[in-house]
Amino acid sequence: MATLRGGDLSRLRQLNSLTAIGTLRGAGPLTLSALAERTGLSRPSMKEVVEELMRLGWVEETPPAQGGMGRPARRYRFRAGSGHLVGLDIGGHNIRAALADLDGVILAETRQPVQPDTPLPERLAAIGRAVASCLALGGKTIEDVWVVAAGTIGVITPEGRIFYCAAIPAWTGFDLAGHLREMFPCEIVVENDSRLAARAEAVRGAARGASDVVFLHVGRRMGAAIIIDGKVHRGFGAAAGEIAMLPQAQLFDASEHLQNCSIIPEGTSPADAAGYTIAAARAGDPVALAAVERYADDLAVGTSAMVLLLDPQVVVLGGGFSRSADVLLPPLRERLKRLCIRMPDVRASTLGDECVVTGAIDYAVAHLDHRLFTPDAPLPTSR
Amino acid sequence: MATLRGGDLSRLRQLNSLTAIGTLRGAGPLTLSALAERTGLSRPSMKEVVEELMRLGWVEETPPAQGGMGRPARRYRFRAGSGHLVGLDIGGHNIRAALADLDGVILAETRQPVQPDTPLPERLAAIGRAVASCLALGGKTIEDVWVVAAGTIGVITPEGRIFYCAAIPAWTGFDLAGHLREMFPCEIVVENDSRLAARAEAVRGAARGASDVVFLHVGRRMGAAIIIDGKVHRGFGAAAGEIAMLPQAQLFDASEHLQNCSIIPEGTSPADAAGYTIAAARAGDPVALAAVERYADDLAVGTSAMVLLLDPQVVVLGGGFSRSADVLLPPLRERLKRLCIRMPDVRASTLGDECVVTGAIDYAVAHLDHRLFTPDAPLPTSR
DNA sequence: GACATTTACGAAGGAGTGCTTCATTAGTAG
DNA sequence: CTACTAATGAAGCACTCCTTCGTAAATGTC
Repeated sequence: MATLRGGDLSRLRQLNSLTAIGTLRGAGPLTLSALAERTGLSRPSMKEVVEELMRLGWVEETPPAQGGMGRPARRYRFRAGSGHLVGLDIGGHNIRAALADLDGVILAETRQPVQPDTPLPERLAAIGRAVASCLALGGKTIEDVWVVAAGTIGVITPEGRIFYCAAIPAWTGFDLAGHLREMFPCEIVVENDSRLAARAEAVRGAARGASDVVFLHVGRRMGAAIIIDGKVHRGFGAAAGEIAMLPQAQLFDASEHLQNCSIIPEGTSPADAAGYTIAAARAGDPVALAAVERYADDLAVGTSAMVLLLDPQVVVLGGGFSRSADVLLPPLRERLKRLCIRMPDVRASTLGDECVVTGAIDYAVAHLDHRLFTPDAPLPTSR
Repeated sequence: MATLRGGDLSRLRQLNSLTAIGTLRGAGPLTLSALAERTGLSRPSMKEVVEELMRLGWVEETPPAQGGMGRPARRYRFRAGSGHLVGLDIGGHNIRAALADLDGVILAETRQPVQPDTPLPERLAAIGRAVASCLALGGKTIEDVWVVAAGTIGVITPEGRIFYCAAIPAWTGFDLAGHLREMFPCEIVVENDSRLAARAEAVRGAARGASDVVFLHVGRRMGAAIIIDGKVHRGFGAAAGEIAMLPQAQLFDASEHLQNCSIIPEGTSPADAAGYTIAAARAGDPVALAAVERYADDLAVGTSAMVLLLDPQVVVLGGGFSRSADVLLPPLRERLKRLCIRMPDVRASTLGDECVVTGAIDYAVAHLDHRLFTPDAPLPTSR
């Protein structure tokens, strides 16, 4: 009831315009009649709405469908190409960039390797190179881009400053949004990477369609993100999801079981250690299997805390270790079944390494939608 | 975007009617001009809206305000008396009932003592007596009541069946909503008591105005409820808030520190034991103080798990022990400060024993609002 | 007590939006 | 070539909201 506002006639038209856009986005090219039927409006009204949207550049006509009875109907679709979005995943070891249209369809993707201790100026330069090469790959320029959405590790303030980051030393206190704004002449939004990954899973991954989701980032670094009522939860101070910081949740050090297993040969790089243990467990090695069991023990504590508190529909396991879901999921499920009142679906991520950058694109889409669907922001002219 | 729907002109009128109702409810009697200004509509339009609402019985006229300049303006207000709501708190030891008008203003309140092991038929009879006496006290009959909202202990399914309840033996598996429907000829809604208490705190208690709240029920029995984005979170299977079921959260047995303290005289009833320890701690007894410290240690673990995961604006301490907030809050705050990334406000409940029954009334109001503000349910004629 | 001032009320006219209806048009099927 | 089908385009109607202006009912001033 808080924000319920009265309205003008123009408000009604705006609502109907947005409904039309939303319907077209969701269902590809549609005829006027189909559009009218789906939105509940009459054909003549819908015609006027669509004409206005065409004038504004939000909708375009496509060739009519072949082979029906009667006069072929004109078809319209959302003009996804009227603007573009860039997603960024700024990680410790890689910077990924993706270019997408307004539908969130990814057109190009690039990667720039970096190191956690790469100095800040070099890191920013790498971000610039990643975006530039991505734009070149997609045949676009930065002027075509409406929103850049960046995801990175750490606690990020609502304004896009990095409040705290353990994984990238130079990152803590850095005004990422501010610097990105200087680099790119468009809207900038910044978000925690786990939350972006969760969003991607909810939009197009393992949790598609679920409205209450717990996303667990499992890897050398642990993280969590939650989706409540279809919305990614940020928290009052944008610090939600940091349950791994609590020792009793047994998440922070859980990966040690896999990374310091006694069967790992000396000289194995830390990045490969957990993979070695899991491969051995998959092959039936009893020591490795025991390590996996202990890992699952720890994981189940923090996870069931979240499940008991939130009662989500789905728990999605993402992050580096989710590639080993075949080994990790069964023992985790078994423990959760014991600990939880209502057992949620437990699924592995289906998006892999591009999870965060995909989520960044989805965040940019959502950001745009939010602006579109906010009463005060009328349809901006595009084209 | 999911439920955005196009609309008719009548939809616009409906929207404006609801806006008017909402504004009137929030702000007491208003003149037409004031109402028009607040809703953004023009005076003549608002006049027509108000006239329609008067015809339907949702709004009534009040005597004009005295002592202004110019012609005195008619004043209108929400007709809170056009219907009534009953709230129920069905606990182990007490059944409380409250009668309220549609604004949620409580008109009468009664209590019926029971025992946890009271047989089911007697318990239901006690519920009937509590409601009847409450209605009599308020001078109303059950025909005046639109909604009965009941809160009780346990995990409650969306349909109002009690899925599981440890505190009241006969309760598990009982179809509470179904039986209440047979008893009362009006709408019935059933909800978990902690969630109702949280709602009351958010609507009119310690967390008024906050949209992200963790409510911790502290007492001999522990419970939690969360409010996200202004809405009480139920969870996919209505089992949210049960974090106390996890041993590692250290909530389930935390009260033992207070109830089994060595200084408690033999023969003290279990209901008074914790109070004795706290009173001793308040007086400076070192053994009692140590018990309080250990209690705070345990409480802080589960609480910080919730705070780290959700990053709420406010944590409200409710339940029986919240009367002792002067002793409990300082050590709890101190520990949370160490454990949490962003320290939330930690406050004690301001509603006391009537917390749940008040929340039940607020739930009934919200239920009504929801139906009112749902496009498919047009304004029902009242009066 | 007459008058100005202030504020609210009520009616009239206009603009915008959506709906229904019907003749027209552009295809396919026989 | 004709019949049928489905979309199109234009006309007329209904509803909601807006602006404007004259009227009504109080208070304050001379």
